[in-house]
Amino acid sequence: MCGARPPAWRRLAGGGDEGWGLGMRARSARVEVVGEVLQQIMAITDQSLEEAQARKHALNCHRMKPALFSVLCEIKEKTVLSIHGIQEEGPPNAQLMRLDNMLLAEGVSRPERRGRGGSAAAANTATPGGCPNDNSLEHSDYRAKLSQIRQIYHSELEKYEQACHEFTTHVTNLLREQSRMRPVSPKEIERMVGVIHGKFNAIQMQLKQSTCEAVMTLRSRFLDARRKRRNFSKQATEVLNEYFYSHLSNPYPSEEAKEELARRGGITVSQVSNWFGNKRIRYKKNMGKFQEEATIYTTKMAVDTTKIGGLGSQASCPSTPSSACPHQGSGGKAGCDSAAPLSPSAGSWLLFWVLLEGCGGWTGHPGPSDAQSLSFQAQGSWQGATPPVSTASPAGDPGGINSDASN
DNA sequence: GTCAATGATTTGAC
DNA sequence: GTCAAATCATTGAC
Repeated sequence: MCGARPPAWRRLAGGGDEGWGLGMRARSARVEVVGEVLQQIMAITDQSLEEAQARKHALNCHRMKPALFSVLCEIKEKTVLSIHGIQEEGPPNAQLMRLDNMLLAEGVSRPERRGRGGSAAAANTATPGGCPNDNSLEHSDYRAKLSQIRQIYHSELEKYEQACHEFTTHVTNLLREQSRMRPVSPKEIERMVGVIHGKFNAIQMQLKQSTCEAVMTLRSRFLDARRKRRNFSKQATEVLNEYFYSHLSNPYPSEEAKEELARRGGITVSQVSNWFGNKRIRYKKNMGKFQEEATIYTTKMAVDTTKIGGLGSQASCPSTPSSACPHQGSGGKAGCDSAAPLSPSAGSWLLFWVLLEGCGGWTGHPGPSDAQSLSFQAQGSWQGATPPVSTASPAGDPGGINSDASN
């Protein structure tokens, strides 16, 4: 009536162009044939390989095969259309990208390098204080554990990739083989490979997630260890204090000075910076408390001075340590006493003024006495002043660690 | 256990 | 980037 071709399954079952009205006898004979073919297909899995191959060959040569194939094609077409939408791949996984970036940043994704690798460099920036040997132990421990994590990660990753490759090859071959029996387009194979890769990627993501967690745990443990404070050695404290009190007018060591102090104290430059930051703020907050310490160090330095020749050796700049020194500019960079890190003259003059107790302070102004004479400098010079000398040594200060010539 | 000292970290200004 | 200031966290003396 409508003239449309009946569906393939109906044609196969006897409902061809000649109509659905054939005799029951002919129809039932064809149904039997179809049933037989289907039975043979279903029975393939129960057979031995040789037997199955033979059966398969027989099926391929079967006269009904083209018709059956066309039925399968039609069903497949409908099925694929209905499931096509849900198998579309989403956008690149943001979480996976984050994990990749993190693993790269932590040096896990990269192949391991000998010597001071990325993790070592990272660890190197945070050196616990006071005990270099312990530091290196902690660092090597950290590096060893990170290396372990890296090895496990790469080994597992390799396994997954290999398994993925093997499985993909297997499924591709299988689908190609099946394409002789059922409609399997290259695009379908491609999509199936994509699905397999997607599944393995999910597994890989789990692996990456676990690795990230392991690194984070290790890192936090390392950072916790770093936060454990150790007091500096006596030598380090002395070196720092000597510099501080001999440069009290301008306690901002240059980079070179910091490096030298770090070297002499057996600590890091960062620790020197921390120490000076703490010292400045604490000194300023409680100058009275530090007066005794200041006296001790200035006395010590004065003694050292006399040992190496006394005040006379410093006569090249007979000035007060601070602005009274004619050589000292406002930045305190050019002038006398530029060569010695812990200048004898600085110590001497500091002692001199401490002993004088408030004879006007280092700036020459009438000022407070005692501890306040020291604090004056802090209030007058440190605050609001240019953080003076930490960046570059002046041309007049080529040799020493001290770029602060104000002392 | 308490507490002062002190090294390290964080925050915000420059 | 450095710095001051506040704060955290640990050490060590008591």
